[in-house]
Amino acid sequence: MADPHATPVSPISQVLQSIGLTRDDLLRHSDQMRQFLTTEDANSLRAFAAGSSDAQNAIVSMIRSSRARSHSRSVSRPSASTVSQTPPPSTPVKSEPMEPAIPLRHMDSMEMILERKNRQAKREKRGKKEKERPAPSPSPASAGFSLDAFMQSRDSRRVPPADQPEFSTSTTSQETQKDTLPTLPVTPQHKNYYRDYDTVEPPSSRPKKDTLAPTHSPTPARSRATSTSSYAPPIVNEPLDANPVTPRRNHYYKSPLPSSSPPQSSPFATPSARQVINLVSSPGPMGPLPNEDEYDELPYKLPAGPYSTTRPDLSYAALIGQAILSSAEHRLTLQEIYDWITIVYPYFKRNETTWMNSIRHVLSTTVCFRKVMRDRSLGRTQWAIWDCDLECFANGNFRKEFCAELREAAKKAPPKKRAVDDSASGRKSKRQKKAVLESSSPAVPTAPAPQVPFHPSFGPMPQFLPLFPPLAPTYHQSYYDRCTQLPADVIFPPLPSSSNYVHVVSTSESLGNEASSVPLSSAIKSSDIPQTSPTPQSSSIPALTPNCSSSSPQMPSEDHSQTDIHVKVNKEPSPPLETGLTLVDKRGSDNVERKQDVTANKTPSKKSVALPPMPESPTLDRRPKSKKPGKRAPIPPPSADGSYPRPCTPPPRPTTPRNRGATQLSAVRTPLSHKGLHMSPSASLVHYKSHLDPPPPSTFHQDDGINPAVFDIENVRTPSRRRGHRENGSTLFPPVTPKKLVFPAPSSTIESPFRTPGSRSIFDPHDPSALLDEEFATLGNKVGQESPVGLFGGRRGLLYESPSISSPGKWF
DNA sequence: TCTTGTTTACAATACC
DNA sequence: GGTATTGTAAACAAGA
Repeated sequence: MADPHATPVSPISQVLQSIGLTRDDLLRHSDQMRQFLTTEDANSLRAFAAGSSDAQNAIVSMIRSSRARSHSRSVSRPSASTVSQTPPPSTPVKSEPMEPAIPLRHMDSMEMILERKNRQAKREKRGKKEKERPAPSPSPASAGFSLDAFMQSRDSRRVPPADQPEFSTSTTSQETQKDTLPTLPVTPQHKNYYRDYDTVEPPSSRPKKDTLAPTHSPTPARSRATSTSSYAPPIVNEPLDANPVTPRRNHYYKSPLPSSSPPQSSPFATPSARQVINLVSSPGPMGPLPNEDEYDELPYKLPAGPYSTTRPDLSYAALIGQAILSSAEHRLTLQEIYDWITIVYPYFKRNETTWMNSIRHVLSTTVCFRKVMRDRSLGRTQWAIWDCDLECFANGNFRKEFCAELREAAKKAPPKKRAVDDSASGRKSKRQKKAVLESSSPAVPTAPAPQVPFHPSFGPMPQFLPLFPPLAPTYHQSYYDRCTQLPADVIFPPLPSSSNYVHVVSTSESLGNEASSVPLSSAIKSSDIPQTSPTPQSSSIPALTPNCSSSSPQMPSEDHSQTDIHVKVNKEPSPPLETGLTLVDKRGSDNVERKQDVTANKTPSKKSVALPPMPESPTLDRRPKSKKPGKRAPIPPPSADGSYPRPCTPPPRPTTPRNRGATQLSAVRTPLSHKGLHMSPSASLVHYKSHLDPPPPSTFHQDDGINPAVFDIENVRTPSRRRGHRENGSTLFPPVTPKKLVFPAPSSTIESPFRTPGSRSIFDPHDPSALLDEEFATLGNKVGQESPVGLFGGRRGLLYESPSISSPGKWF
């Protein structure tokens, strides 16, 4: 123990020695740096840096050494705190600064180092603050805001140039200008492009602003890049522009919003707290970007490379897609999306309302972005991209043509004009074109260079979609997740011949009337249908319906949509599951599979199914009405935590094409509009109201009394979540762990690979078979217990027709 | 009051 | 010119 050098101990001293510096020197440098930070005078820093290359080297080496040893953040932390805050000279502060170690990225300049230091310090402080402060857990947002807002308000007024200068200096480029501007004259108008103003931003209140300044919020990464056009190469950190301006420092309030995603402790999450340093001046909720280390913590991954401050050529949808796909689970909260965008594309600043509004607008209107409701306690709703829609976001771009729904629709419906082609050659916005031209470089395609790294999907997209190995892995995948991640096929394996039918029959009893009505149809009802099948009408629904009910079909539908994509992949994963099952068929034709599985049913495969009859139903448009009703039917809340897997299966949503592009309708979320629509309007409306507005699930429960989960199933694709939360209202129900159901589950042990053999008792919400069974059962009840086949074959009509007739509620 | 989400409307642009 | 896409602005509602 006794290391003689305990004090100096660390390699630092060694380094210093090697360098020829003394600790005093180091301290001095540190002080200088601090001053710099405090002052944020880039110039000084540079001067400093220039002057003391030695110091830098030393620091760097230190860092490296430290890193090499271990990440030991903790170790340095203590010191770090000091640093940030004008550290007491007493402690050799230094050490800490570096410790963060430079990430893989090159920290070329001292600035980078400093930033890191600050970050660390912030973190520490953050932690402290959190502890000290109420730190409202879950819904940080509000908290964050308040604080931020407060600070900002202050800052904004004060904000003096000080901040700006700081940043500005760092930024150098455009950003600086912008940033500075804000304070200027600008009126706070949010409107048009005042991004600059952001800093000031007042009105809106967004917190932002904070002062990161002190710390120079330089977001690490972002700062670097300025490259306008594309996102520069991944890592390059160029100090250059680096100047890093932290692109948004001002904006950094950013994450005041942490609120959104509760689960993660994303740095952002507690942003406000974070910057302890300047609390006084500015709490700076935002906090600098997390270090690489921190990145892990974030719900999303940030692309490496410098971030261009220029406006990306990508559409908002593409940006959103990148953001969402950068998350392991492919879902982020609005806040997180904002954060991601502001970080990766500094061009977008937190304070601005324009782009944020656009983001929201796109989320709401774009089908591919599915809303996932979560328990409030967990946080706000998340926006997800389903596997089936990954193609849409290939290469970081957004091509609606590839939306599962659209594709399906396209299949059924005559290809519209541009539909498919477009994607590739299709129209591009000017920006895109420019981008393309300009940068053959990665701009567009790779544009989101960042993405590339994280998005597995991007690369090979299609195939992998279902798997998502890349991202997900990091996160904990709960059982549920895994299941969900599995290809739709797997998840919803073709009905095991054995189980379903039998089940159906048997279950019918339990189901009872209502159940029948409710469950299936209901399940399908608003939420499901719409959600599940994007193009419900078009393909998905029909397909589904054929089987029995929309619900069941949905599953398939999902497949459908994804079929193309997933198919290949699925096979791999699925095998185990399906052993018995014949997933294969599905792929080939989901429909078919079902048929087979269903065995008896020859129900037309979905495709054939197209059964449009029903879905087509007219109501597509109704959306408008829905307005309130249900806004979008959010997808059932996954386990908010993430347990919720991305629904691979694209629920067939009725893409009711509003007027505009189909793309806009978001299937999932806006159930009302989209969903219900297809079915008979009246019915749908009713149904929605009943379901959406009120707790829909309730009906279900009662119906069978069986599993809530089952009900969810109805919803289609993702089996479970809904039940949980809704029923309980709050409970997210952890889909993950299979519940033991009370009810009898007769026989289908074999059915789902997931479930423990032989025991149906264990309820596996994810178990497709179970779901299907439920549905069938329900159908059976309705139908009269006809064999599934009967349902399909004969029933088809019934199904479709019945909805309205038999029970409006059901369908919608 | 703020955030989030939805919806509508309009304008600009691109494609056919 | 019509249609589609995208972006923007705004109104509104719901929830915290």
